[in-house]
Amino acid sequence: MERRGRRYPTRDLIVLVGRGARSWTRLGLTVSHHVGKSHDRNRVKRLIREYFRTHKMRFAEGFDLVVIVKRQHRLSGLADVERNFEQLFRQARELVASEAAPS
RNA sequence: GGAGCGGCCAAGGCGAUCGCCGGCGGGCUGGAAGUCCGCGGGAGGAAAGUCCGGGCACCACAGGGCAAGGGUGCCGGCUAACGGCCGGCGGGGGCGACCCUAGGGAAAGUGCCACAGAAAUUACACCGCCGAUGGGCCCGCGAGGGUCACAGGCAAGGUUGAAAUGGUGCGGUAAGAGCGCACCCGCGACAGCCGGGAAACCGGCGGCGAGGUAAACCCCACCCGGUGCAAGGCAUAUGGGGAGCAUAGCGGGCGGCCCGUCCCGCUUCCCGGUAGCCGCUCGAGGCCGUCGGCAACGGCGGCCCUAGAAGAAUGAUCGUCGCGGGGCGUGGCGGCCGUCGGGGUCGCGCGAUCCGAACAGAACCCGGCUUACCAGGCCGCUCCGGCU
RNA sequence: GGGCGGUUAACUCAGUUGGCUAGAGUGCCACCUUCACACGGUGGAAGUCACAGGUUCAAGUCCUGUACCGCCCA
Repeated sequence: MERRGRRYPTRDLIVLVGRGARSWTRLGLTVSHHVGKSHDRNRVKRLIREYFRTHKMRFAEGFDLVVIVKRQHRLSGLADVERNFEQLFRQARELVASEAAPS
């Protein structure tokens, strides 16, 4: 993914997007120790997973994602994660599921 | 009422919806995997740092001793053990409650003590004091006197420094000195003794006057084999190449044993591969009661089972109740000021509203230490002020 | 999860039995040199010795704790 994926930077994240071999969407997370102590890293990963879980239908099928959290991030709640993904969807139009596609 | 000291507790509760990770039971399936349904469980006091001590595992040695290296260091106790804890002693701080304390040995030896200073340790004499004794010179008939400061004596006073053979007074002397005496200070080697205590140690008598540094080397006493769950075991693949040693022994299977027979070479390098299962959670385990002990802790009895992941599970949203704080409203209650009365102000209560709620996430498991930590609650105690 | 190192000037590093005002090179500033620049020469500034305690008369150095950076192990 790091070699072949397309990079989309947002306010707090860097998202690598690539065509996956599966028919469903897969999520990978990279949260380095620069983000914070393990308590804070777990918190950030949970928030991103929670957003992914509740908004699966928005992603077009068959993509793999790797989400990298930047060193200086300001993610304190779900709303912050959502703002970053909105930014991602504006940049990566192919990733957005069409309105008619079944979720 | 204010300021402060010590100890303990707790780490928001309940509900709904959508999700996550194990366990048990059942359905689908020939079975397994998978999936679905039901039941029940799911982070901390520090889970952290990895600073100590153990359990456990493998390797080495198989009884112990010695050496090297490392650690600990007042005394007694607790403990599986400890560098931890409890009680006591000495020293330091605080008016006090109380707190801090690596606190053995410096006359066993070695090293070091910069600068300054005369001198930094079985030290020393720069300025200084004396010159009794010996010497030179002068006076005197002589006894003797004066003078010089050469030999020599002294360490009181001055100067330096973090530190200079203790301080004050009197005696003493040529000048002086614990040289002698009195009082004070200090010490525990020479020299001990008496009383108290289990001991560290404390008190007294006698004696003595030795600088500091051992978180410098060291001495003494005691302790320590190494590596760590990425330990280690099982399974899966008879991968390939080269070199050395060697055809013996060892190991494993069959066999009661000898004999016999079958299987496996060992070490090193390279390539490929990147992890399935066990270890993995019942343990020096928690909670309650009781007894022993000042306490740490221990004995006995009863009850309970309480996370086991592997890119790594506890989250999100909403409702409601509760906690703390700010200003606001409201005599509902109380105190104070003031009045004919209205009132003002402080505290408590009530109401709505706003803000806040920390440090932080198990990774084989325990016992400690250290570090991080918002706002709280409870108990005991000290000092100061006021009232009775 | 476990083991082991490091932190000194803006940068790279010295700093040994603890001792006087902590040094070197590069860089920086000023002056000289040149018509001017570079090179060269002379002079200068620059440091909470990562932080906090302790031992000592005295700590960059010894001891303890904390923070940060890095290396190794299947």
